Amino acid sequence: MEGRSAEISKAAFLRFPVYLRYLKAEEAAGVEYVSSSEIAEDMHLSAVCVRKDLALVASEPGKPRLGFAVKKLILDLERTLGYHRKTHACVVGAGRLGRAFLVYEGFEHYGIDVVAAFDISPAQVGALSGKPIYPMGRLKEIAEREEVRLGILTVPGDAAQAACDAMVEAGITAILSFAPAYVRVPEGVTLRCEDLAASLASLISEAEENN
Amino acid sequence: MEGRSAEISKAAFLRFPVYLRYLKAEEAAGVEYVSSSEIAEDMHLSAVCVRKDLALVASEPGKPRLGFAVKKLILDLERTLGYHRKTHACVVGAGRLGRAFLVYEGFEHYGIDVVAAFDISPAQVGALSGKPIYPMGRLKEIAEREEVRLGILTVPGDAAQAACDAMVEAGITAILSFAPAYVRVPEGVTLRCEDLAASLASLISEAEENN
DNA sequence: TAGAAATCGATAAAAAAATATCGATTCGAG
DNA sequence: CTCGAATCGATATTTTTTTATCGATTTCTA
Repeated sequence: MEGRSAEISKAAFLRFPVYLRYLKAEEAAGVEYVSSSEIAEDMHLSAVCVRKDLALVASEPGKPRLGFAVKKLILDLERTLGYHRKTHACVVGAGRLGRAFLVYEGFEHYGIDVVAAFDISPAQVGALSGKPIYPMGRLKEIAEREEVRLGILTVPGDAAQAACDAMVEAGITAILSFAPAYVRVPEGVTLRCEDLAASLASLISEAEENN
Repeated sequence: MEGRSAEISKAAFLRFPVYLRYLKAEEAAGVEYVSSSEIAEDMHLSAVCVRKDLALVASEPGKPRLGFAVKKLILDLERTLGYHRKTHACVVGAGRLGRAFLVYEGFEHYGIDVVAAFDISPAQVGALSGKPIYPMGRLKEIAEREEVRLGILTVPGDAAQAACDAMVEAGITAILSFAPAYVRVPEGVTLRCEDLAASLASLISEAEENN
């Protein structure tokens, strides 16, 4: 809670990355100013909602008749979202999904540096695109040395809790889990579970309502 | 909107998969009954919220002093979430992430069958664990033949819009995009964007507040 | 067998979020 | 240079979602 304005709603915070992506597309298209009503129409939101959201992040007010300066707004959003801050991350579980995360280059713009992966199977140990894959036994040692605070959990469901415990033990305080299992973490550790299959299934439900 | 009770809040719907996962863990542990207060404590929710959520899906009321029957509740949740319905899906973009989706076996329990992947590069064409990878040119033909209605978009950002257009053209009506780009879809097509990097970044922000 | 403890479910209140309304401002056309 | 059109931002209202309260019910224990 060291934030700036300290009153950004949770729902709005979730919309910020979407605005950011939209604005970058506009910037790439050479647009200099964009109005809240344009954004609202493109993103299927209400214009009032957009204005309210942007008021939370914009460092300077929008100009009547013109709207907001795209470049400036992008910087403001990135600042609000904390993309300037550098964080070291690691992947636990070097299966297909884990390896995809390990070599994905898109994290840099978000201040995230995936420094290594870990796997329980010796067969996976080695490196990929210059990123090392270590045995699980070295997790604590390397996570502490590299000051890794973020962990991406991509192990099978039955290995999830044990892997999670090892991450906590290694000093990791934020975990994004893709493991299809319910895991527990102690107080002080932030856990978010992404259930890709459930996400797909809910998307289908949503699509069925839209027809 | 052919739903049963027609008044399930959006926020509650998002919690359902989490309940389901929790309940399956309890079931695996041999628990027969679970109370809303137990669930609430484990999941860091309020007991009232849990009761209200469960009232939306449970086919029979909870028993005082005992709680809800775990097995029954699991079935109710799966029914509400539509996991019985079978849907064919395809992956567009057979990079590392796309191939991970193609061979992932966890979709079956959710009624999703990933039948094929497509890629613009001939080098990727072939098969993986018995799942075929076709050139993009065959998307429409195969999607129509296999009645594919769900598409998983895992191409680089600059290829996203074109790939998305091809999917729409092929009759796909629900798209889950992992491409780091803003894409537009016509009316009638449901699009959900998962920004993994942004998700990670927001997790970091959340973790920083928790300390 | 009877009482106590703990849960459920319904109604009510509070909080949060989205939406509507409206005057003030300012750019651009005539 | 002036007028008009369109946007912003602030206040107010509605809607949605979460939390609180309380009597009724039922299992477990003594």
